[in-house]
Amino acid sequence: MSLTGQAARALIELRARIFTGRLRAGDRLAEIPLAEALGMSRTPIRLALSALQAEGLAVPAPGGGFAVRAFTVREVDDAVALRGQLEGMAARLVAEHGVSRGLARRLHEALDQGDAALARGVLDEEALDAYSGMNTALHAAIAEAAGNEPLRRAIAAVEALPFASASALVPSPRSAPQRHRLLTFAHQQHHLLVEALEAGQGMRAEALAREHADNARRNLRLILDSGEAEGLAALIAFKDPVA
Amino acid sequence: MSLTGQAARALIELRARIFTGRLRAGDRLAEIPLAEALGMSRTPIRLALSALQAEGLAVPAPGGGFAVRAFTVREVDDAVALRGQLEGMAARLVAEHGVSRGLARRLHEALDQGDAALARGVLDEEALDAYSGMNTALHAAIAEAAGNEPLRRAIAAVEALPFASASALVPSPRSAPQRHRLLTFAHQQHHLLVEALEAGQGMRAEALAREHADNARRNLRLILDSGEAEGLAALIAFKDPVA
DNA sequence: CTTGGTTATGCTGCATGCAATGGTGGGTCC
DNA sequence: GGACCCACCATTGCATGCAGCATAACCAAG
Repeated sequence: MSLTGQAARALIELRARIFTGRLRAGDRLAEIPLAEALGMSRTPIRLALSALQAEGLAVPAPGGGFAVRAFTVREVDDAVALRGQLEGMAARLVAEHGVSRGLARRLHEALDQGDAALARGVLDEEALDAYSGMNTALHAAIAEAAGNEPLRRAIAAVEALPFASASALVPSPRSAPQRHRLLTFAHQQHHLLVEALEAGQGMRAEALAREHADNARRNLRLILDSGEAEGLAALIAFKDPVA
Repeated sequence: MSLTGQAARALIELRARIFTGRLRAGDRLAEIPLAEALGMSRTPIRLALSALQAEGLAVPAPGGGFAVRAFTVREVDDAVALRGQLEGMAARLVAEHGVSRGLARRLHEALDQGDAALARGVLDEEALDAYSGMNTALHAAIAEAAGNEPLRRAIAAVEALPFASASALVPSPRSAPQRHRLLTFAHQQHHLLVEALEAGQGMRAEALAREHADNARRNLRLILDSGEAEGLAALIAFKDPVA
């Protein structure tokens, strides 16, 4: 990314349309309609499409041009497992390097916010947003504190994939009580992870981070198996993959 | 990548010029000179530059355009550590899933080729090429056999970075005997890794893959400290990083 | 001699024109 | 009636023109 001007607008808009399902998996990304729809020329569209391919959201179509990539359930699952391995490395590095004073404050603020969001027993829209923001902040803090820039980039890349993000599965679970249970468990893992980080237990921190991601994988399977696929249908190829 | 026609040529040519040092770290990637040099218009150049940025070889320059990215020693070291973590995951998955008959043959072929290349005691140009090819094949076989496509992509991405590739450090060490020693040790690690894979020892395989990458990191430090930086000077910012 | 303003120049980023290629629909032949 | 072939059309990919802008050089004033 990091494009400027019109091309950046195009990229953001295209991402949004793919994530919201307005552009569905397999849809051809024709330049002229997109250019008209976004009120710009074909040139920035082409740049945005190329960037979209680099992000993995588009694939080259036969005969030129691009199409919205279809993700298989398997690929999403694999991407989350990969995220676990990457975040595990980040956690290990943080534990090995030691938790700075500033980082400790960020981590505990996040934990407190999570506790507060979950304290009421049910998650209204507001509490859910709070938890989601806390979750993003916590994971980002660890990824940054690892002090490994290629690692940070790799985590960002996998986070850009649909449903592979750390907070992607938050809003989905079917019933409010179940959702509360799942998030409560996940947040207990957050507590343990921070504990391991501060104790300098690198191996344990890495294992916990992986387990945390595996937990997300289980939740993903739960959602898919329960047929609650709403927005996912736009992106996931349940039959045969395009890419 | 995966661009077609002129843009693909441009991308390949630009990568080559960066890796060979013809384009040095920090050099501005001006469109017009590049278009003239490559005998094409500015349009495919721009696409190639954008792709180059996605690969991490170029960074946006202040005031528009791009420049060749300057890597710090730290970043290269971090990238190799990241590769170790990723290849560790791949090795663990292969061990957990079991080694197929075809994979076992590929692995042992590679091991035999490596043994043969190292058998003569000194590495002439030919033996070095043979070892390098074997090394690439072995690592690629494991990455593919892991059966995790996002992981494979992540490994490919880090391999695209200069000096982070598994076989990047092969040709560099100063003296032929030392080079032979380093490669012999690395290849012993290959043997142990394959042994762990076939025994289904996932944890051991992962640890060995990481150690193998850490070995590459030590070799890298060795080369840098011994001042034998030839081609590296073009890419590594020894003073202050641009990116 | 230094410093501030101004101008000129090169570059980027976007729009549009044009050729080539692939796909589609219709027409014709078997 | 079906299948094959041809022509037309849409779309991509590349080239080029143009405006905006940042940088840099130059001149003038203090």
